[in-house]
Amino acid sequence: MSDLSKARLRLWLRLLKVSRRIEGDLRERLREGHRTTLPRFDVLAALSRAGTAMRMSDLSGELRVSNGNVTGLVDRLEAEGLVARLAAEGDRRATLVRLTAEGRAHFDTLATAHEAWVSRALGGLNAEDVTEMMRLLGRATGEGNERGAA
Amino acid sequence: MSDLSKARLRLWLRLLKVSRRIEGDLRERLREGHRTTLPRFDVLAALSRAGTAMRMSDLSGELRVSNGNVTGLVDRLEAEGLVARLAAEGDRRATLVRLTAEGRAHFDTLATAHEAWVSRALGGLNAEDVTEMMRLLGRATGEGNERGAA
DNA sequence: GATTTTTACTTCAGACCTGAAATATTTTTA
DNA sequence: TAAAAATATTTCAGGTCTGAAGTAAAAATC
Repeated sequence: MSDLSKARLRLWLRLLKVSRRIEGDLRERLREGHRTTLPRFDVLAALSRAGTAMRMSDLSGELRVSNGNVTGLVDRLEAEGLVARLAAEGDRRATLVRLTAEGRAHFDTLATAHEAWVSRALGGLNAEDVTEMMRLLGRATGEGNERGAA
Repeated sequence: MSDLSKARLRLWLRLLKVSRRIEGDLRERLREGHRTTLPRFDVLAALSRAGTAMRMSDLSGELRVSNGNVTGLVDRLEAEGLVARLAAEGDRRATLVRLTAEGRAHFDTLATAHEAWVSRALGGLNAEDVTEMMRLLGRATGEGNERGAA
């Protein structure tokens, strides 16, 4: 294996360590301060970003989790009254999910705190660092790595 | 919220998306090609890196997962014959975990493939990019972000 | 040295997550 | 249009993960 390959592996391990640390921090704050969980928050955030009702499969794609998982998450959020399922016009296979008024209010509270937590977790990066890292992350998995076999 | 705060939040979302994509890719390859899972691989990798037997709590800290989780993972790996538990000299509370010969051979096979997969997933980054990103990640969560309240 | 506190691990309930199989519906194809 | 293929979702088994509670042993304190 090349030196570059080994360097990329070390980078991956560091990336994983950083993201696990931040995820753990967010999870703890959501639990302690708001009696909720990160996956639930992620669903609400996706719905809020979309600004409209989403299909189950759109949620699944956006959050990069399986369909079965979304079913369970939406079940729980629905039981909590934060989201509602509704029929999709013209396609009886699909189900739409939207925020309830309560869900929207709940999310707005969380979102403010969440942004502050994340900003603090990445507090070592100034505006220039952030720009540079966005560029590198975009490049990391962009085009040009499709050739070759598994 | 400041622009910097919002930029950091966008960075976090992109970071998460990239790492989830790579994790999903690795998980699928481990399952399809080697009938195993990423958490199991992670445990073997930690033991291999350490080069010696590790305590359960060391594994837990290294992998950033809970103690209870490590108990279950080691249970399963032990049942597969890939790791073994042994008593810790001089401390009857602790349990050491080590790779078996079979576990080491299994891991060596996986590790080669794993390095290639990761390198390919980060194929858009050259040596200079990797160095720069390592630096930024180190800075992101390093010192200097401990002040202020929750 | 006895009591208290801390440490190491396991167990447990409950949530999360995956991939495969099942169900229902829509679209495509013959 | 009937059959086949594709799509959207749910259900399921099994693994992963957390935090809290429980057990046992070691260390600190009195």
